[in-house]
Amino acid sequence: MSTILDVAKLAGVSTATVSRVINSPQVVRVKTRERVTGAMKVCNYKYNALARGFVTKRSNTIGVIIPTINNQVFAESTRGVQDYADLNKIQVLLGNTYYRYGQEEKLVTTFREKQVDGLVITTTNPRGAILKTLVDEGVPFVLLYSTVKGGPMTAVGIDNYQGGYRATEHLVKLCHKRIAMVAGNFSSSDRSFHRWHGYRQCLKNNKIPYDSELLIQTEYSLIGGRDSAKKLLSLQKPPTAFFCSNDYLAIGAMKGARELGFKLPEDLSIVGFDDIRIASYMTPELTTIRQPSYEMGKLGAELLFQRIEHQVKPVQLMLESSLVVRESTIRQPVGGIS
Amino acid sequence: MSTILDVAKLAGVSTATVSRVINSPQVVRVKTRERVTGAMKVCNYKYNALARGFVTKRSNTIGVIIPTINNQVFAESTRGVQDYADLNKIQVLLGNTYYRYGQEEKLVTTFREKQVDGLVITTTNPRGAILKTLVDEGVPFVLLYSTVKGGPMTAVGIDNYQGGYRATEHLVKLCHKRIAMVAGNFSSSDRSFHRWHGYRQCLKNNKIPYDSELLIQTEYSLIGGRDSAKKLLSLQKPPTAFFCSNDYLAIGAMKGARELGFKLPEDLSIVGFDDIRIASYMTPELTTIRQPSYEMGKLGAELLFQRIEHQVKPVQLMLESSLVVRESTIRQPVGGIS
DNA sequence: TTGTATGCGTTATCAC
DNA sequence: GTGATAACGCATACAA
Repeated sequence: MSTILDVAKLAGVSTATVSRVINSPQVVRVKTRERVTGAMKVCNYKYNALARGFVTKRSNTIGVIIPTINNQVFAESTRGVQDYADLNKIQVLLGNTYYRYGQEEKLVTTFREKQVDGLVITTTNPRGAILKTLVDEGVPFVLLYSTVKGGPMTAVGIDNYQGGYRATEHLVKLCHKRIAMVAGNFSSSDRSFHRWHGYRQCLKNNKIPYDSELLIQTEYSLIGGRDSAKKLLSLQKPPTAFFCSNDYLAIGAMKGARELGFKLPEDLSIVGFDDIRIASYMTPELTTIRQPSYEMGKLGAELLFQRIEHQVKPVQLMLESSLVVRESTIRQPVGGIS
Repeated sequence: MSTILDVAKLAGVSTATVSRVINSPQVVRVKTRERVTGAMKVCNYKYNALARGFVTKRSNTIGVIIPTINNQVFAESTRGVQDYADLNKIQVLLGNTYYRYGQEEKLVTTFREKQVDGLVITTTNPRGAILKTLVDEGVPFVLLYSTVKGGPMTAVGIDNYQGGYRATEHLVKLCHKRIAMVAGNFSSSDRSFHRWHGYRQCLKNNKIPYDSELLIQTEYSLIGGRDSAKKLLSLQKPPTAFFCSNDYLAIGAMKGARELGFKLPEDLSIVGFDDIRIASYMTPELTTIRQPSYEMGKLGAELLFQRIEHQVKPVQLMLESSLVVRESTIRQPVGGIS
């Protein structure tokens, strides 16, 4: 592998000049520039970005940490980050935490050792020590799908409480009285917890008694949704509606319900969360709370880059989420099962 | 940011010793080791992996190039690579080509400049100049979802021809005569092309005349599937079955068919390709060709690491794919529409 | 077991 | 416009 030194010798110039034709070609005379580029071709010279980063203290790399690439939602936000990064000639190091805090910590450490210029994190615990350390040590980072308001961290998210509230309200307006919630484990992320708060408050505001039997916490997966649905529907007084804290749970619940002989949406209304692309391709098409994942990633990257370039102060941005009414929710017939 | 020099001074040892406690602690006396680790804490020393990579010529980073993270299949194989890499303390740089060859080239260049130890590529064109250059210049890489047999590249894939054949054969056995294929654009990747070959050969072997009207090439997306289905079903003599070259296309096609008033699976049988997780959660559950994406990624990473460590010779591995019969395909009633 | 010295490929600072 | 050279943080060959 040849270096700028080889090129310099061949072109009969100094390494400084070679470096210049790479980084600011305008400042070098056309004649020399051509000699240098010619020499680069002859040497089959390959630029070493690592060496550059080493001296400039800029790796032009950012780290992206998500629970799992396996969830379309995180794939989308990651794509948003990637696209924005690509535009700015920045590369992305990606890691999955699988909702394990220890793994999150490990990734942060490794990425920092790799001298990333910044981090985009979808955290499992916004109040943990990891982020605090990052703040203290001045490492640029932004949170995605964040629940934090105020404070020293830059973050973008949606109002999960509101999302949960709206989902539930939709069901209430449809005359459902027994509304269950299939939630991702509160310990996995507090997004689920906030959605549950919205759910609960909505019930309260509508004078529907809260029944703790109707809350299930489960792993965020299709299977989790399916199994939870079966449990819920096997209750003495089964619910007539589900609010699932993500679409996978909802889609799993659909299957679970069907396996128990429930007709959808006649016997059970379901609302999901996220509006993953496939939601509108289910039968019945899934009613859900849409959150703009791709945009969130893109915006997060933008905020991070601002934070890296200039020392802007932390902001917390709330993106709009919205209820998308489709076919999986219908009016509860008066005198129905419940 | 403190360096090993700071630590060395504080601990009253040389930088070499500090380096030793980091890389091979056993060789340094317990007493000194403790002094050093103590000093590291005091300094809040952070290891600089970039500097290390710079001298060892090993970045402990690999580049993964996929068409799009947005496709569950590529997300899965990427996850396989990541998991295996993580076990080996290697980080992953990820990039999307969006099926554009130019972007693939750009990513390869950038990743090489970043001094990746190797590349895992799901290519758009196995016969292009990019891979040839990589071979010529001795850059370790492995192909995923590969269609190449023999030659100088290490690759893992499935038999796409066989997959296409089996999918079609299943439909033929179900007495379908007019079988359409909804294919991803042949120009996007030759996987789709190979599947079409299987499809075509199967028709031939079963003495079903090939009708070019029944082939649609489209973008690999839900929308692409939906629109193609509508076109196909609006034909004078519409097909009674679809073979879709991936599951998104199949799921899209389901929706398209329904929008035209077709009942599934009674009026139309559909078989997909990939067996993405959600396939068995569709109604009707999707019959499809399963390919082991996660395993492919994991195996690919393993092969790559072997290639990096020892100079093993190139191999092309074929993983088993299989037909998963579910509900979306049924026997074509004798005297049906076609 | 520990220290000294050198080098990795590039950029940046000063000269010229 | 261009060149000489120090510096970046670490690993390693060699010496002690």
